Amino acid sequence: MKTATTISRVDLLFRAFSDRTRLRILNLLRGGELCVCDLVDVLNLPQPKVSRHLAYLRRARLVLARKEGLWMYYQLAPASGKFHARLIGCLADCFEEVPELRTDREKLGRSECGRGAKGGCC
Amino acid sequence: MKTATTISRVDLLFRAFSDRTRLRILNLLRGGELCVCDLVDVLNLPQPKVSRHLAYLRRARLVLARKEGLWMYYQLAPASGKFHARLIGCLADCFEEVPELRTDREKLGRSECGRGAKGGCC
DNA sequence: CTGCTATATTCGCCTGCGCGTATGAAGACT
DNA sequence: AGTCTTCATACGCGCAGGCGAATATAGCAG
Repeated sequence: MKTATTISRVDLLFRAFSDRTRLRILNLLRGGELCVCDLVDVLNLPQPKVSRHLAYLRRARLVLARKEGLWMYYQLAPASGKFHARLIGCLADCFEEVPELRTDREKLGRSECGRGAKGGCC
Repeated sequence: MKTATTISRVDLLFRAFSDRTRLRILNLLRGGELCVCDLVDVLNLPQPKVSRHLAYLRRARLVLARKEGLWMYYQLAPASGKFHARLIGCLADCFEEVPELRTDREKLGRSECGRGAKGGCC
């Protein structure tokens, strides 16, 4: 396909950010590593949907995945450049305009997920 | 349509940025007001394509249009919030990763467009 | 082995949107 | 009136990607 060369990393990153679900996932991962079931629980979305968006974020190299037993842990990937870093910084500003992001964080805080507690995440 | 309420301004802005042509247009407008024929000339793209993307940017309230005689002048809209401002700031960083943006600016500088010279813009 | 849990992927379906082409609308000039 | 220039929009096509539903895969526990 000819368009492969015209689609740059910048466009790819912007596209990755331009979806509500992915924005919510990235926002939650700012707090640290989480497994898929944590995300499903906090976002209250069907698991295949969350996994699909995680795959998208993985392809865009915005998140890193780590497998541990039965669980997959996801975390934000280290910024690959100034632009990538700036985009992650935008998440804090989205906060003000997308109330969902704040409530997600609160909901995550109330559950005991993502604290590295090895005794089962969900 | 039910999705109208779920598509927020944030998603809309990200989507507006996630296209190479629109990125180039926004980048050029950082230098000041330009008319459509300036953009067509510098970007070296078909006029309907440029107009279509300008319409998209107008709908996203990222640019403002002003009519003067036969010409339409476009400029960046003042930031509607912290997030919008930050996103515009991202353009400077994209610069490093999308070489086209730099060459566009150089090409614009060489032509005498956008200087407010009223004696015909193109 | 059989199941169970956690996660990923596939399958249709449908919408959004990018493209080239053609056309439309508005204003300036003669 | 007619014509030219500038810009916007409509049409048809094709592809990317979002969705729910179902299925596949992988690892643990009996």
